[in-house]
Amino acid sequence: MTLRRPARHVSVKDVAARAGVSFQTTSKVLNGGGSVSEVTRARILQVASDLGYVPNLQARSLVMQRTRTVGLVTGDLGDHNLGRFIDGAEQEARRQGYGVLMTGVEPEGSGTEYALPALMERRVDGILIAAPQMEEDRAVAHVLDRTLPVVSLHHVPGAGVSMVGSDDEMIGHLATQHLIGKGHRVIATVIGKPAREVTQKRLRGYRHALEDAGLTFDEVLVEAADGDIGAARLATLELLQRRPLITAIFAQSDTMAIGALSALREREMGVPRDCAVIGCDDIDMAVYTVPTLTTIHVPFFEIGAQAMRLLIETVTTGALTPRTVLLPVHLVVRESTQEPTR
Amino acid sequence: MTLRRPARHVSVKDVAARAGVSFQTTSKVLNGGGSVSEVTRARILQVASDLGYVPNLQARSLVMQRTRTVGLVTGDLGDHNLGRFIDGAEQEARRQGYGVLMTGVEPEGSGTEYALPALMERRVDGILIAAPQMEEDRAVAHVLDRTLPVVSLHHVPGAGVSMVGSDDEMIGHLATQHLIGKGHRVIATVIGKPAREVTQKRLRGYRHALEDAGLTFDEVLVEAADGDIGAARLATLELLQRRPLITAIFAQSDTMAIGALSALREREMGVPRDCAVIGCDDIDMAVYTVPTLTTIHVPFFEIGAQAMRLLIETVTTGALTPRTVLLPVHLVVRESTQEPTR
DNA sequence: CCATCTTAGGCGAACGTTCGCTTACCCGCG
DNA sequence: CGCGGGTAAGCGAACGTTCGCCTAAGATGG
Repeated sequence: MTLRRPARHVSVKDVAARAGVSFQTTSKVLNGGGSVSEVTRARILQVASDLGYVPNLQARSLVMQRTRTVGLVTGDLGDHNLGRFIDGAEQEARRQGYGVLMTGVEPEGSGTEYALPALMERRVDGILIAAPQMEEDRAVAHVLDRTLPVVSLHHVPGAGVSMVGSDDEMIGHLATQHLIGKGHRVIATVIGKPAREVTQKRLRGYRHALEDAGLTFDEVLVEAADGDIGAARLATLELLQRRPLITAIFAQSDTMAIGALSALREREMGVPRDCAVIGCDDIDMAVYTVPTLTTIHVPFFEIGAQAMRLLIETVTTGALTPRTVLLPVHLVVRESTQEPTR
Repeated sequence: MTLRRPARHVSVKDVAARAGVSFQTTSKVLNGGGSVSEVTRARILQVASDLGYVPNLQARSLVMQRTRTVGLVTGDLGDHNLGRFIDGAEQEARRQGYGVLMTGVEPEGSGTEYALPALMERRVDGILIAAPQMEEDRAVAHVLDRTLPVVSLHHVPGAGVSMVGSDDEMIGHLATQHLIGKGHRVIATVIGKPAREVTQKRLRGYRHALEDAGLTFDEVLVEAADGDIGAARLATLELLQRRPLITAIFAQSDTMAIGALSALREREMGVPRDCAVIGCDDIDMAVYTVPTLTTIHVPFFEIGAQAMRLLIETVTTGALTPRTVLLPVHLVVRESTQEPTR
């Protein structure tokens, strides 16, 4: 097996030499500027392709002061919603010819100190944040403020950061309203990390829906679960023990809803017969749980695309005041809140 | 709200001017080379931090001919396994001070023509591939061959690409062997896309395990399902109809196993009482299915980290012949192949 | 007291681009 | 025949680094 040679990349100078012109002329041809005769243009293009010329975007960025690359700060990719968001964002970036430089931050929030500098050293034009844990990090806002366009999927403390997401209060409201509409009166809710904005907003939606229907909000019916299946299972068991007469549960994510289903099964309670369950986010799996899961659909893919669109727009227009964009959500009714259909 | 100014980045020259030295001296201080007196070194560092100097890695890369950035070609992030792989890879890259430039390719394989050039233009030092669909793309191998170090999670046609993964034949073997050990004799299998290496290897493992136990391989017991839950459900229904006396199913992924569970439930067959099910990959969800899912654990996170380690090593040593690294897998027994424990 | 060595720091070039100007040429017109 | 105008192409600088080499000193030694 032959040893791999470093094989320097062919540059515009190499092409120029071969074509018998100055490298500046080559540059002109390769990116459309200036006036070049048809014949030399053709020759240069021919040589470029023969030699397999690939422009060096780094050098270009150096002079242009724009990298056409955005940074992406991401949390755990195991999170299905983040995955969809990122897919949408990356696809949109690609469509617009932007590169995406990703850097993760650990669930515990470590890596944050590293993430931003790493991106800034590489001179990204803007930053997209898809990491819930950054919400707690006040330093972030400080580093970012007024220095680079930033768009986030989550609320970020301190101003200057645009946000693209969904109307979380509406989500809580829709879900709860649906349960109320089905005749439920004792509706518990399994929430995520209490410190997070999403959690509080979805909870507020829940509360308002109850109050709108003349029901009273009861703290005892609220239990936190850190977002994962296992914790949600425990939270549900706890709720069931505290208030055996619960007839419906609103879980603040489908993942947690699955945990709730798991707990109910353990208690040998039928869903939806003994207790209805509604989640939100609408993950793929929701169609395959037993029973299938009623949920609020959140368009994460579109949110990602939209966020990237906003970020790039901000970058190119050199824009101004941060914006908040909320995409619409809707209820998807499946078995977990319906009487069995057989 | 104030308008954001372009606010040029501070360069080593700015720092130098402020500190009253030449920019080259500043450069020396900032990255350890040469000899500089303690006092000026301190002064320069002070000024650099005052001014908020952030080195420009692009410029550095230009002269060093290395970007310390690797490209990551990824398929759908909805795939939980890919997510874990990428997490592992990114984390390792970060640990070694490498940036990760990601670009997706669509499930149908479009985007492939774009992905590689986009990475090459940005002069990545190497490429990590985590996109099963690239397997079918012969062009890839051609573009990549001998031009850049490449490591892939999947088999890539044409030589020159290292691979880090797991022993798929072993996976099929372990799974099937486990079912045989439980006394099953009519074992069906739901496989993924037949064209893929993984599929064929896992299938081979299944076949050999049967033959080792003196059972005959029967094509009628094999059904393909494109990898998603819905397709796996249909495939399972088809199998059950063809051979009602099936007592166990080996699904080539946990996702497909969930589809199989769904189908069995429809047919009102108890798992594992009427039919056992085993999957592979060991996704998080496997602990929360009904019943919980026996599976073969595949360490995707470690595979990702290992792949990145190999890639970076290849980059730095300017290395040679492609390698294949397989990480060990193991059986995780849960309810879906055990008699109920109550 | 001069030759040599060491140390601190500067200089110039290079990396691969883009961009604004200048130059050389050809053409037609008065 | 000379001049203006257009077109084709080249030139020089700049972007922010690193790196090898050079030059002043001051210190050391014989």
